[in-house]
Amino acid sequence: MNKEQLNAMRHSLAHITAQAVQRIWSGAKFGVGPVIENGFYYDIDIEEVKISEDDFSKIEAEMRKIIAADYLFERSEKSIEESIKWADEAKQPYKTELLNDLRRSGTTLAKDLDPAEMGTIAESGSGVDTVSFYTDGDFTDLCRGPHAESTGRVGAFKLMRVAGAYWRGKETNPQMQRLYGVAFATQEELDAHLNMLEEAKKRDHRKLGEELEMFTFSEDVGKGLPLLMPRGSVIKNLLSRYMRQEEEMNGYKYIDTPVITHERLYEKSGHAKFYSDDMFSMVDAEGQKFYVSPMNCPHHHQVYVKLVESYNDLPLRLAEHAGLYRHELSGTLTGLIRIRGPITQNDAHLYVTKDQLKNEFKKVLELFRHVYEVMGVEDYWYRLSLPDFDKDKFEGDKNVWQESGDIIRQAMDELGVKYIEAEGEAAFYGPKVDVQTRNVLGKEDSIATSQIDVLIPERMDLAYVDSDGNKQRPIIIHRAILGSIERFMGFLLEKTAGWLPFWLAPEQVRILTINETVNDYVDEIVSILSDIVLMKPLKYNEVRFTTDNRNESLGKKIREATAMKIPVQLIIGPRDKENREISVRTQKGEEKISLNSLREYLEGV
RNA sequence: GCCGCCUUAGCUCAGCUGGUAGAGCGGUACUUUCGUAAAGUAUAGGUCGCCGGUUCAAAUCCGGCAGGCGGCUCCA
Repeated sequence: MNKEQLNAMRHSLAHITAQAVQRIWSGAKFGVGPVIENGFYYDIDIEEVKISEDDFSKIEAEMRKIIAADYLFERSEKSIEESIKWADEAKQPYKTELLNDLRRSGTTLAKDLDPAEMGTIAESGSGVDTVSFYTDGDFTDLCRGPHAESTGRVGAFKLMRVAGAYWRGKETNPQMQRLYGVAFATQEELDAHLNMLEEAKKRDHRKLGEELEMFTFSEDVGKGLPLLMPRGSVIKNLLSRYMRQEEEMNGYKYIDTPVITHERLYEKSGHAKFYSDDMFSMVDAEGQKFYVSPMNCPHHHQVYVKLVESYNDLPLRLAEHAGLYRHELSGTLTGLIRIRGPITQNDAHLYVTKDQLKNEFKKVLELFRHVYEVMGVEDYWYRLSLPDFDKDKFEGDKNVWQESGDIIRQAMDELGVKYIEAEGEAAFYGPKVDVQTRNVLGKEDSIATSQIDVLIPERMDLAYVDSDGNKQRPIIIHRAILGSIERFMGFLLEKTAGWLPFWLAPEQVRILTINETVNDYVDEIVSILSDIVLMKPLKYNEVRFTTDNRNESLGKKIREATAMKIPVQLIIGPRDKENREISVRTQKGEEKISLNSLREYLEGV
């Protein structure tokens, strides 16, 4: 079965879902029912009725009846006038709305419609004259098609969940009930998909984070405000130290700036205007208003002003690991992936001349590549976001936007990196490059970003004197490689299923004793481990280890150490002591090493 | 923020149509000194998320709040 056939099948199932719902609740009003990754949904509005997951068996049973009846999907056409009449008579106001948009503009895509016109009545228009309908048995729906031949040919499906969704994605519109289903050509493929979802649940970073004692939440502290426990704090610290090490080797200077900031600064930077809903704020006892910093770009610009006089001072690369706070909508918070704070951006701003831009941007991309290689991030690509010059509102000089977009493109081409372009996704101050990857569920996710800022230097009056003695504006490259360190931790946990690389494991080594007779030998091992300093990839890193000499069986000690995903377990019994050996247990298996080779062994893990 | 679902011991969960709380794991004590994923016995843990209502009686029914989960980008 090819992609088109699969989509037709999934779309047919969307119709069948609506048909079943209509048989059960005759007053149901329908929105749209498109194909999505792995399945379909249908937006439904039933007055007085809230569909719950308990209703799924009933709906699915009705769907099976429709499938068993094997109705043909029959296409027909109507003029737009007739169609609107049909929708009115059928009491399908959402369809009427769609038809009006089709008549006026020839599309129903929200992004292509003028928001002021969308959904309004159109007496005439330059859109379409006729539209198509599909009928299967007792159900007819406005639809572009195509469909499966008949309702009997729709493969294997399962209704998954029902969720609220605003009509056409707008918060001011009524909220509909969106019924989600997954569908595949065969039962085997469906089962494989459901199985994959089960497996993904096991590596959910929220679950792993609690199990591995890395972080937790407290309702008294507040939602979206994680508490890193000792093990989580170790990881955060290591990631932060590692990035600082790499960046300092690449000429970055670290600075530290305050968590709260007077509103003046954010007014100058434009954040107060564009970003105020996302900022926490407070008023002090003297009536002055402060924001809790959601980003430290403006602060860095303040430092720039103090450090830069002439082109000889450029490029200037300022970096910081500050704890930032952002007021994300409460419903969007998830684990460490989306938090309110502290968000430790692995942030840096590079102030460059126009001549330096391309080369500096290439160095940024090379640093990305190096860091991801060390972190074991493999499947990623870049997404170049430019404004849609025809439609988007963007501030500043169009030529500068275009020019800097071209320079980014050249830099990526010259390095041969993989990227796609996306119009209309740019930040308000310049074009940007996002690093995209897939999460365990196969969904696309942004892990980091690099933006060019063509607007702020003007607005914040950042300047330098060039070799001819003229005042010039610098260009700013704003970049984060790990994104936020908290978020990256979550990403790594899911990617590795909790088995972090050795250098990042909060507890790298655990000594498990068999009985008390080996205590003196264990002391010897402990003193050796205490002296070992590992050098890769983070320099001067002491070995993090503990000893489990409790009065428990070896089996239990192994079980617990493995549950905590301790990468290296050293098992010490009388025989090891006698031979001056160590039994090493890792995910790969068991082996014996001599006491003398312990340091060498750990350097190689 | 909005919609739906969920919240019982440290953890995982049971508790039917209201009669006032249970298991396994974990914890603790004692016994056991043990070679690659759970030793044995005993024992202590809970204002059933919080606040209010209905009732002779609420973990259970109703309302509000808080927290968690899924979604709100995919467009006839």
